[in-house]
Amino acid sequence: MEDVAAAAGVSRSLVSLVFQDSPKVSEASRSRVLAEAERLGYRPNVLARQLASNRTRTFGILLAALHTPYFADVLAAFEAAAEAAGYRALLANGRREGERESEALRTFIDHRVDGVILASPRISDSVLTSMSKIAPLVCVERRVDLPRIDVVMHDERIGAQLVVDHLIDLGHRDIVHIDGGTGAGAAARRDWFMQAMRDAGLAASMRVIGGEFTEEAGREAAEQLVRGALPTAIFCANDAVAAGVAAVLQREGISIPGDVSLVGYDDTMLAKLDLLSLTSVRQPLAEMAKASVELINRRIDKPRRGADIVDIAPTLVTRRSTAAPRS
Amino acid sequence: MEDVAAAAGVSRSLVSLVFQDSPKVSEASRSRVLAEAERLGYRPNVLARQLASNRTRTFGILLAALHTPYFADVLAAFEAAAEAAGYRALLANGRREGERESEALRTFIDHRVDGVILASPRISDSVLTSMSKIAPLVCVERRVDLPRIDVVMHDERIGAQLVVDHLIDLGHRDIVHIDGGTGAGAAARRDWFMQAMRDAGLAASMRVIGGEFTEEAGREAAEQLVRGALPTAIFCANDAVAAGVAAVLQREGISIPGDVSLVGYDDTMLAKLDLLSLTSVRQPLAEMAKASVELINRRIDKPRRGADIVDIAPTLVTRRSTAAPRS
DNA sequence: CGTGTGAATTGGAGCGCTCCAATAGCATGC
DNA sequence: GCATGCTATTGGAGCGCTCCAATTCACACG
Repeated sequence: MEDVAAAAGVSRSLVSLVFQDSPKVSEASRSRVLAEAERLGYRPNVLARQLASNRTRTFGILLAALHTPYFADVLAAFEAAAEAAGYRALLANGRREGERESEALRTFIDHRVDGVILASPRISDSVLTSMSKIAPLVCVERRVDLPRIDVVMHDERIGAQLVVDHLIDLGHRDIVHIDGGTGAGAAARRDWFMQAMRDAGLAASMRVIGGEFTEEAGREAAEQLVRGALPTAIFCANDAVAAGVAAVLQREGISIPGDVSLVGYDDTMLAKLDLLSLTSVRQPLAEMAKASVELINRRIDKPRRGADIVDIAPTLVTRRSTAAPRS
Repeated sequence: MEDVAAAAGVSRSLVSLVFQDSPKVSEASRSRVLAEAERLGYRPNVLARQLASNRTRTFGILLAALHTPYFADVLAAFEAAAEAAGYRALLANGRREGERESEALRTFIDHRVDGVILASPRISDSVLTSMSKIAPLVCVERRVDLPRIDVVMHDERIGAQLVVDHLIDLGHRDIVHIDGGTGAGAAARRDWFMQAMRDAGLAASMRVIGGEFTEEAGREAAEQLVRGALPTAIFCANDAVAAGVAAVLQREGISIPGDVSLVGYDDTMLAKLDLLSLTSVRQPLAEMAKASVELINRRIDKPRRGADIVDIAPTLVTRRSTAAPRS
């Protein structure tokens, strides 16, 4: 920086201003500095800049897991949104353990990130509260109710309603839900499913099977269904569960959607597979990511504002796995 | 830091040493400092530390894409290896464009990362060369031949050989390969397939169909095969291609593996799906990641050493998609 | 009791930038 | 001609640490 300043015949401060895109630099100085910097191969040291300015323009993105299609989509969406807003992403993988997540959160804060995005975190409220005093935190897909922590959710009620409406429109009455057990959002998904069924006057024929957010769980539930009374439609807690169900049905010679309609959730890569072509509820991840970044920006400006909670409406993507019930 | 030093009755330097885990701090001072730090809630500022020490303990991980199952696995493996070696991961998504990748590489260097891991990069050799003078670079799954750039590959020859041997053992002779077109590693995969077939005396019956690393390409190739002479086994450039093939075969009522055996590549989540249960070549990503980190560490110690190229042997994971040919 | 030794500790310069208050330069208006 | 109000520039302190050389300390030795 010193060298560039000398070469351009200006002060170090001016060079700094040029690289900050400051409007109060004259056109002449700007181009001269830029030219010399280019010539000397100078690039500002981001670290020094961050230290001096106390701003890193970096987000921490904490994922509950990394290896599932859903979180891959989440990561892609949030990384893109951060970048669009001029931020870098520091990544951490919680590996489904609250303990690891807390540690990752600490590390983010040690790195002085400007904000942290927590995707379906399991961290305890007390850790969240104490961290929220240090850096803006946004929880995605977990409805925490804490003073200064903003929340971005997709609307589970709408999701369940879309599924039930779609299936009823097709003529289904006998619908089973395989739930996500203790997974994030599973309870709400199940409850809203039941509510929607009741509202449709189908309380009698609705069934729920306990599961988990895994293919394995889908297989187990399907085996149970195959041995008992097969419904005409199955609404799965997520796409992985649906994939498990599909595998068992295929093995049993039960056609989708000929014999049973199948619905997933999250609209991941799995649902898009031609092999499955799964009707699925799509979380608007891009919008959720954008909203999260905005919330962080807002909280950087005004750290003491009340917690916001943003609900974004999902949509239903219909594919070949749903059709009219067997006669 | 000042405060901790004062509270513990020592100098700032000593506090620094304690937080560097220096062995030359007496047990007494260490515990006193640690206790005071804890009490005051002090944690070292990573940024300042990085600036002063000129070491960030951070890797940049540049992925050619983010949304495919393969790269999700790659990311998970490399992030884990970096962490195991005490590094943080800075992530960038190349989105399949060389231009974006160069930019991301620049950004990594601006952040003074200790090394960069490039997964299947498309960056030009000239950019690679100039960057390699600034930070250690490791190319994964791209065989560059440049002075100071280490390379980690899985051995394509072994991969193709495993597949061909497996299929021949099962009794197949009429084997088609759907290739990955211009994708990373596609040419080698195809060539070694042809070589293995020739070595097995099957030069006459071997066929190759041009494709791409996508489900779509798999579908197109399968449609072509279905309309013409169906082989007894299909070796796909990767799992996504195999998924496309499987979809078409299923639609046509062609059984896997009853009528046609199917083999994928990369052993991604897709291959593990019960619905597909795809025999697939597994790249030993964990080992590749470990090797990459070691190479970077070695190059940090000795920047001017010659380029290493590490080949790691893949394995074949057999699942239900392969069996003896139809009679 | 002075001295040598190794371990523990310290002071201070420096990492490469930002940011503030101060200054310079220059047209404007009366 | 001089105060006024700009905009464009500058010097220097400071961000929170590390690292080196220098110093202190404790203890054993002849």
